[in-house]
Amino acid sequence: MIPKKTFPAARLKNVQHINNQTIFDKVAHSHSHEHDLIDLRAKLRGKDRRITKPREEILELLGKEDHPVTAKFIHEKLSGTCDLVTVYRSLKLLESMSLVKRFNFGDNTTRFELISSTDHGHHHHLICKACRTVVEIDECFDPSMESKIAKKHGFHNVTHELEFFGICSSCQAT
Amino acid sequence: MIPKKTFPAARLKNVQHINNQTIFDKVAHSHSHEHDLIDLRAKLRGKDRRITKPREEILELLGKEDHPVTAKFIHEKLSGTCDLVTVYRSLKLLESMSLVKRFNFGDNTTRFELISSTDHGHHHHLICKACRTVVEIDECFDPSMESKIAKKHGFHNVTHELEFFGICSSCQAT
DNA sequence: TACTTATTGAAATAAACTTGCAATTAAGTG
DNA sequence: CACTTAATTGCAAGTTTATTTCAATAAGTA
Repeated sequence: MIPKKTFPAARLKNVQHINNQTIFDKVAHSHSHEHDLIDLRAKLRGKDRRITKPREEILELLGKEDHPVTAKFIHEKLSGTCDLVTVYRSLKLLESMSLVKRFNFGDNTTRFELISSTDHGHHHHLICKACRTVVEIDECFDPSMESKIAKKHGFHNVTHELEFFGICSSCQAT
Repeated sequence: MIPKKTFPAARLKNVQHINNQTIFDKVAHSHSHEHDLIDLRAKLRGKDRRITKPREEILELLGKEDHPVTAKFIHEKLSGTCDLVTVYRSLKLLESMSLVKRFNFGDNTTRFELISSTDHGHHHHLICKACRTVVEIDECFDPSMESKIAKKHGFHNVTHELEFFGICSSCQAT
């Protein structure tokens, strides 16, 4: 597999004496599609919003995917069912309803993933810089770090985006 | 200030019992521009590459900036000195030489920052989701987490990208 | 069923970034 | 310094990703 993009050779220094970070229990990626649709219906109800075929189909498709996918990918998978514009619009809506989460893996395209009920959408990814293979990561760091940072700089509702990049085993050979 | 983008309401749950992460010493952002230029010359030497005005100017400009900036921003600041295309090309080169690092704050535009000699380019950002103000963050988590993840999934050269998002104090009022 | 209005599709637009190629210019050599 | 060579730039055109406009369609409701 051939690299599409050149990435910065990031280095990790000046990082010292940190201990005991937690490792999550591995969370299986088994989504209840029906549950997501019920969720969709519930969230749309009474908001002057409608349950449409594209929205249901996109949600269903996302439920079957293991990793974040692009709008283009969704459109192709749905082949002809609806327009790409509708995919973009639907994803934006689903995101605003906290049913879908947006990711950026540094290749100038946004990827979307279903927010699973098990981890509430909070997990990270390990991406191969060469072949773009994605692995789900369930480890995270101390959440108190977030609140410390929030407090220190006077920010509210602080969240974080964390992604890991590297070279996967099969790409190491080449 | 008015929000440009809607962000997902990320939530943090299932994150438990993690202790003692380190907080770095605050690193001052004082860049030695001359040092960067020397670095540029050294890295270009004997590589069939040339030291040009645009490359020097971009590097100098980045040395004066406190936060990652877009190619467009650089082009405007350099007003007429060189073409926007050259800015893109130069940034790509500087990135490949590990003089500049690429960031993505979730608004579909790439930002570039000088890799300072003090922290080797490794630090993170806290971005206001409303006004896009950026604060440099010197905290990081246990680097052993990275090696654990690498080992676990058979990846090499694992690095990470970590950014924090929230609402800054002035935007909380609105 | 008919009505109201959210939603969709299609085309146009916008923004970020890349590519091709001729003109320019940095850097080595005589 | 002048000459030569090839890296680099500028400009125009082309891609890709995402958004906007507006008429046509269809979801939810009376």
